[in-house]
Amino acid sequence: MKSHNLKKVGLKVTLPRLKILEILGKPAQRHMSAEDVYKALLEADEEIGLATVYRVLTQFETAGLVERHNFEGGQAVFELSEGDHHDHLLCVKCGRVDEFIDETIEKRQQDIAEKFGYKITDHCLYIYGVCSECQK
Amino acid sequence: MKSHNLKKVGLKVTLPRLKILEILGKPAQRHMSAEDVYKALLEADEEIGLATVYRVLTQFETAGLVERHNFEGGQAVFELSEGDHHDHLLCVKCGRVDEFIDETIEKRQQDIAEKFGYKITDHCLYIYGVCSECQK
DNA sequence: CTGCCAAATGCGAAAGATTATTATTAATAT
DNA sequence: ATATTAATAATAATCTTTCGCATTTGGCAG
Ligand SMILES: [Mn+2]
Ligand SMILES: [Mn+2]
Ligand SMILES: [Zn+2]
Ligand SMILES: [Zn+2]
Repeated sequence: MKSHNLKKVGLKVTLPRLKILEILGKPAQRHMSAEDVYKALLEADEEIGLATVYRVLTQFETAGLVERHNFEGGQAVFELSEGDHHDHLLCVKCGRVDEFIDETIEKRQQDIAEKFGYKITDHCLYIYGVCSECQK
Repeated sequence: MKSHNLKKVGLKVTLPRLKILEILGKPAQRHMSAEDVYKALLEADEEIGLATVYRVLTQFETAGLVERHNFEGGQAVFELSEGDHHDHLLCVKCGRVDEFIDETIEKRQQDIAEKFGYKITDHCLYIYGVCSECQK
């Protein structure tokens, strides 16, 4: 994710935005709350306000650079968009997140929306459960 | 939904709880936020505090009497459980909510969870879109 | 039926998450 | 380099949800 992506969507290339993109780009924790991002910035000795993090994340969402998820737990969670849509498996014990895509499900959703006369704008499928590690 | 349901789950039969069940039981608006329920109670001239509404809804959820949904929009939304699991179609324009169940999708979810080694506890599929009315 | 006691409620305060305000600063175009 | 305009920082405000505690109430023993 480089600065020209920001320009492309009409956002100025600023240090906070670049740093936030950098944080989100690390595969360590693909799914982060605004608070998570803020803390990661502090770790990296970047003095960026929490309000800026929220503002930037919302702008990124609007621009299609990140996706916002309303997982259980109060806080919204963000991840870098990489073109490919996918859904989520979430461990209720340890917070682990796995990603998957299933064409059969995608197709069925289209059929259902059509049957009800909806024009789909978006969808999300969250499967909550206990991951293999946490079952031991 | 009658009082013996409350007794069955070990909750005292109180006026606030009965009134809240009554509100949720009306098919008018099956999916309501705590605030919605609170306002409906005011309409019905019931002096029940908002904190009580939140408390009771959470207890009902724990007891399995209601389900909590994290739709888009900040507030959690509740609906009376009626045994049958179902998923949701949501109109992003007017807030309309439709319900559906699709066995193919349910089955695929099981398969996916199995493949990833998860033991499913719950899941939710929200399809957002524009309903037929709002497309006109 | 009466009174006891744990449980439930009401109210206000507090906490947690997110957004708004505004003066200051920084990025882009000229 | 300067002007223009958007972005940031800091703080306050808002919105949703939960907590603490004094008071009330439902369920039950006597
Ligand atoms: Mn993801
Ligand atoms: Mn429903
Ligand atoms: Zn786990
Ligand atoms: Zn609609």
